[in-house]
Formats: sequence, structure tokens, C-alpha cells
Amino acid sequence: MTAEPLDRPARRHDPERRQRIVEAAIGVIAEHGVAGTTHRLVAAAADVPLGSMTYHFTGLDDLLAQAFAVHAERMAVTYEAHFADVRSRDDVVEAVTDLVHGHAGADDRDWAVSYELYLAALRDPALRTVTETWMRRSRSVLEQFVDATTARGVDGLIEGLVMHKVLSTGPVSRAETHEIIARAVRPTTEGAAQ
Amino acid sequence: MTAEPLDRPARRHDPERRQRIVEAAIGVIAEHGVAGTTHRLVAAAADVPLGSMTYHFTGLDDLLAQAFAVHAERMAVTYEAHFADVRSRDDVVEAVTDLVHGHAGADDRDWAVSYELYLAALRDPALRTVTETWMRRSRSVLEQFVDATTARGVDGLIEGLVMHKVLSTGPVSRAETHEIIARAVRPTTEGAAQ
DNA sequence: CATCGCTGTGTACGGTCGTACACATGCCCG
DNA sequence: CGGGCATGTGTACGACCGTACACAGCGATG
Repeated sequence: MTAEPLDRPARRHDPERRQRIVEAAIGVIAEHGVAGTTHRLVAAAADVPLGSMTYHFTGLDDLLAQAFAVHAERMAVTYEAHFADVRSRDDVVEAVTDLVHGHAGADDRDWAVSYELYLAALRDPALRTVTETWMRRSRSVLEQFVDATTARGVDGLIEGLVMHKVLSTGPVSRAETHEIIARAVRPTTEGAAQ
Repeated sequence: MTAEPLDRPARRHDPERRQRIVEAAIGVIAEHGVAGTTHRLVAAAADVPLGSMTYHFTGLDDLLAQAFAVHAERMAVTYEAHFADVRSRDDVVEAVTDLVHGHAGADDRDWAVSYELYLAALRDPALRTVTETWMRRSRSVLEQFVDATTARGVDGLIEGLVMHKVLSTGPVSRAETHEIIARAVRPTTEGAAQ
């Protein structure tokens, strides 16, 4: 019985194939790392023939670059959305704490891909534009609520705390994270006081 | 001591070969990343025959693990030495700022290896002990001068700021870094004051 | 000094990779 | 309705990888 007349021989002309391949690539990166990402693995994950890889992309570097670009864009959007309802300084602290503890849109898997991107960008200047844009955007979000210097501090803090949390085997105290963030956010440029 | 009669045909029995291979491996990781680290490349860098690789190490994983262990140990020693003369809280701020800006014993290359380690540890639990030990030691150093929570904050801050600095194409303001660190270090557990 | 055994090495094998490219396929136009 | 052509794919090639392993060379031993 043929429910679908077109089925076996070849899936001709599906226009979203490129995107599906890129999505599959992100998944493969998350699971196997950049080092373990191969044409064949991505092709299998996207359920497309191997030949599609070189047809749609000039090479593996091209595919990786596009995958990272999509991932970074998605992370930036998630990041911005996470701070959409923030009003007060206390909200910032809360939002950042949630971010670090994975209660925003991003999970450990997403962060792993981000770190793959960082490391890849360290060696491939072509990826710097992606990381550069991503960092500028994340900092811009924070600068809506705090001064530029504090924004850089909090941004760096997020990066480091998340990395340590991801690598840590034991649990990480949320209250402590909250306290740390609060200290970083508190003072503006003018002297302490409280 | 004689002037070394052994030279041409084969370098038999040099007892530090293992160590030299490990050192070469660290260099290769720094230059090509874990993904680009191969037996042949390391062998060439250490100027030993390919056969020595499987003779001295059970496999590539073993070699990488040992290389990372040595690197982490060296980083920890550097870290501790860098804080040896620290006395006051202001000294801490100064020391951390220097650390972030590469004026301690560690340069960008060393940090790159560290990030390779982090990412590798993310996927290989066997490397977790190395990262775990390294993080415990670095935090212990800071805890000599500040409370545990602050230590975790500063530790994370260092990680994030260095990563951002390494990835940043433009210059990073040292004064700003100093300011950020100072904020993170200032208050102990008791209420603000200044 | 002859022999044995162990330390160390050259080489080869099976496997996987990226990539190119000849060819099948279905659409469109005349 | 039939042929030309752009789109898409199966397959094969050369390169490089990790690893095993038969063997070469030296030092110790009797």
C-alpha cells in the first residue's frame, strides 16, 4: 500500500534540507564535539546522503561555521528573552543566577556547544566574528541595567561560573551563586554605600 | 663523564624520553588542539620514533591524560607562586589583575591548553579528576585571603575574564579589569561598609 | 667471550576520513 | 510528448590515523 507515492528511491527537492543539515550538525557537535564531527555522522543524523554534504557546503569548515552561527544566534535570542522582564537590579541578580543554574532556555548541552565554539574560534579567526557578535550582544543586554564595567564583570562571571558548574561533579550552591552575582551587580560607578 | 658516544643509529635508553614526549604533547596540543594531536605529530615534535608512542603509553588517551596532568600541575604551581607574596586584600586584587592580563607565569598558550583540557574533561570523565584537583587548588589559594564564597566568585571571574580576553580581538582595559576584581574581592561575609 | 633476554623500533594493516566526480533523475520547455 | 539540462547522489580514491607486532640491537650474565 502506498500512502505516499514518493518514498523509497530518493527524497528529491526538499527545500529545507540545508537547514536540517545544520541542525543535525549542531546536535552532533553537542554529542561528539567538533573533533568527532564528520560528514558521514552529520549526514546520518540529518538522514541525507553523504553527497549532500559537499553539495550544500563547500567543506566541513563551512558546515561548522554555519552551525556555530545558527547556535550563537539562538543563544543570543534566548539570552535576550531571558532578560525581557527584568526591571530592577534585583531582577538582574535573579535572572543571572537562573542563567548560571540552567533555568533559562539554555542547558548544559547548549553550553557545551558554546565552548566548542570558543575553542574553535581560538584557532580559527573566521569564527571570531561569531563569538565577537555573540559577546557584544550578551553584554548589551546587561548594559540595559548596569554600567559597562559591571556588565563586563557580570558577563565574565557568568562564563566562568557556568564553566565551573558544568565541569563540577558535585552540586553547586544556588544561594552562593546568588550572593556572588549580587556582589558583582551591586555598586554602580559611584562609591560603595549600600 | 664521557662526551656521549651514542649518536647516530638510534638513541637507546635515554631515561627522560617519557617526559620529553609528554612535553612535546603539551606543545602540540597548544598548537593544534586535542583534535589535531596525533601520535605521529607528537613523535616528530619529541624527535622519537613512532614506535615509542605505543611503547611508553597505552594509547593516545593515556598520552593526553598525562600531558594534561603535567600541564595542570604546572599551572597550579605557577598560580600558587604568583600569590606567594600577597599579603593584603589590595595585593589580591593586583595579583588577580596581573593573572588575567597575562603578567603571571601563564600566557595565552597555556590558557589555550587549559581550555582544551576543560572541553576534553567535559566529555571524558577520566579527566575530571585533573580539572577537579586544579580547581580545588586554585580556590584554596584564594581562600587564604578571602572567604570561600568570594573565592568561588573570583575564581569564576578569572576563568571568564581570561576566556573573554583571549577571544577578544581588541584590547582590554586593565583599569577596568582592576575595578571589576576589586568589586568582587571587597566585601567579606559581613554587610557592606567600604 | 659467547649467549640470552629485554628494551626499543620500523613497518604494515585495517579503518575512517574529506572530497571529487561520473552518472542517474525528474522537471521544463519547445 | 520527447529531449535537454539542472539538480542531486552513489561510489571510489588518496591521505592519514591508531595500533600491533615481528625483529633488531645492546647489556648483562655465566
